[in-house]
Amino acid sequence: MAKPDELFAEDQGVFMISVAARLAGMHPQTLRIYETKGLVSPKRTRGNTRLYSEADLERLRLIQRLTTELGLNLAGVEVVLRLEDELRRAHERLERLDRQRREEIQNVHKQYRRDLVLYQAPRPVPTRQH
Amino acid sequence: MAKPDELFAEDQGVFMISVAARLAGMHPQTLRIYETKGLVSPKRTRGNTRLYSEADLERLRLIQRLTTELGLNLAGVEVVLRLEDELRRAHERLERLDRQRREEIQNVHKQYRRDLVLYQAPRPVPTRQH
DNA sequence: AGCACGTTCACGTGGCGTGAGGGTCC
DNA sequence: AGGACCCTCACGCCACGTGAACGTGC
Repeated sequence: MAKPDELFAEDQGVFMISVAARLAGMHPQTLRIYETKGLVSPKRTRGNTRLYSEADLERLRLIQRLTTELGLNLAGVEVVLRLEDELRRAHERLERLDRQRREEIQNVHKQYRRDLVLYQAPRPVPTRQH
Repeated sequence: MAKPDELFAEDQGVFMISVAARLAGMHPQTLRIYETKGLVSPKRTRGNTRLYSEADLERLRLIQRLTTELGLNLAGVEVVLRLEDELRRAHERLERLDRQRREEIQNVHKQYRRDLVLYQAPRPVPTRQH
């Protein structure tokens, strides 16, 4: 079966280069090249062995799609990764701004409703318990 | 100086391939390749001569930057152009949403102020001039 | 008639993946 | 002691830019 250290590594959700390469469908040497170009940055053990996390693997699979399916070179991959990150953050900002918009409108409504009650019903205002 | 048809073309803001190539710092043949790959789509004269608009030139200069400065291949250029377009539209949506947000809050304020005036001052409401 | 246009083909270079060789760590 | 890791070097392939050849339109 699999070797003890491989099993151990996979149990941790962390993979050494041979396993990561197999899971990403790549040559181990290719992964080393990607690291020198700054496309992935796996951790290292004390013995200097690369350890690929799940996030690293996800990134590898994305790169795999860009290079083999779409035919990008590494320079293109770098730019695309950056742009996709920007785009993701832009969408997050959209989400946040929309939520903020709704909340602010609600708050304005609440504020005025409180004021309206004061004018409409000039009886003793219920003070909050002290 | 320049040949009559070149001058004519430039006056129109439209350039034949040799002029466009010079302005973009590229080989004319390169521009033809880009067209077959769908990266630029210049108009044609009845005689089938390519005519590059200012927008085409701007696009060419962007491609020039991506390929020579950043080292992308054409597949990468295609993806990057698409992503930059998406990003631009996302920013436009952000602008629009933010403006809408301010407007809506203003409208709520206006609405309540009108109501408050009715409660506060039960004299004839000053109607706006008709 | 000539010049710049059109298309197609061929060559050269460079990027990238793959493998081999040799050293090191469990 | 063996196996997988580390790194560096070398080969091969393919994409792309550039030029040449040849035909066509103004």
